[in-house]
Amino acid sequence: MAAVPDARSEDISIGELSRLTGVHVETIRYYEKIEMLPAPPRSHGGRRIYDAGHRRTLAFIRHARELGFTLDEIRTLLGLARPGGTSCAQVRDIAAAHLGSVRDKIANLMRLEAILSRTIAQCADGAPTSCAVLDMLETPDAASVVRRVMSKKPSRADRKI
Amino acid sequence: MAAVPDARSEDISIGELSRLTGVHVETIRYYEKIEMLPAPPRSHGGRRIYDAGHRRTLAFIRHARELGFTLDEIRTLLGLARPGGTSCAQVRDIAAAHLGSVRDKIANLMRLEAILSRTIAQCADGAPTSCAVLDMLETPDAASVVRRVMSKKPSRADRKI
DNA sequence: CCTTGCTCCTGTAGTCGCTACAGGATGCAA
DNA sequence: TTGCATCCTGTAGCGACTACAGGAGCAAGG
Repeated sequence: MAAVPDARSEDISIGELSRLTGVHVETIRYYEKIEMLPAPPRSHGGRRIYDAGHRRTLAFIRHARELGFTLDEIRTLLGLARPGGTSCAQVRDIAAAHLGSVRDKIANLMRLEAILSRTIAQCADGAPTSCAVLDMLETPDAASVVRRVMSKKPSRADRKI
Repeated sequence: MAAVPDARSEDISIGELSRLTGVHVETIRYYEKIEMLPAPPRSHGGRRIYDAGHRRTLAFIRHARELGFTLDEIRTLLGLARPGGTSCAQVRDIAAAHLGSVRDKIANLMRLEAILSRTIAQCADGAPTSCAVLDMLETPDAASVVRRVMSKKPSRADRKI
């Protein structure tokens, strides 16, 4: 018996788990409170003792968070990831819905990017009487701003910013 | 007395102001509480009475929010927009910093988009033994996922999604 | 044995920008 | 007068954490 079954070589403290996964200690405790991560057994002194299973789950959560999935989506994904967790199709649906929202966000941000960069470029062109940024914010209707700004020919300064 | 000086034709209730600017009533009151919008005078019965100045300020705030500026940035912009509010350069700096963060977000989201769309496409290709999405989430290191996924040749399914 | 210093514990409150009530008062028309 | 829309204040909730306060556990050095 080189290894007694109960002597688990992979016992991890919360600090080690944090270092191993890159998830803050407070966040790990938060995940336990909202039941994202199962509550681990405790040591004699009341400290949490994690194992390789917890580590895998937390790494999964972290990767999904990095990809922008919500904690609710991840909860569902974790259920589907368990052996016997039904179909790949459901997982794909969640991922596809998320991909859709990522694409929406990109589209919105690119509209903002266009408005901001063109307006700032006008500033750089240096109309001395008024500030192009403030002018844009003061115009009565944002949709008209988009139209007006988008129809303007790009100036030299556009490429610099 | 067709028009007594004090009978201001532009007095607006909070509901009208909401309709005119597209900002929810609760949000207007919230802006007052956090001192984004000056507290207006009140009617005999305690109701808020706004004027064209409030309307302009609130429209400014709304446009800036639509462009993704934080309320703190907008507070600063409002200070700079007031007559004698120093220089256009400061306004441009705030806008440029914001533009930078918008571009960072776009870059991040486009990385996510690439990972998600390629992984989902692998799923659609139909490896029957395991789910490509779950596999990706379970791999130990997200950075390696990015590398692995990005170096994969796009399959036919990539173009469909 | 005692101190030092690190890690850990619980619990609460703060972040951002709202949103959603509860429980009441006001104001106007039929 | 009744009914209804609108308004008021105040508080709590959202998502996903983050930042304390105030204490306890634990190993090493003196």
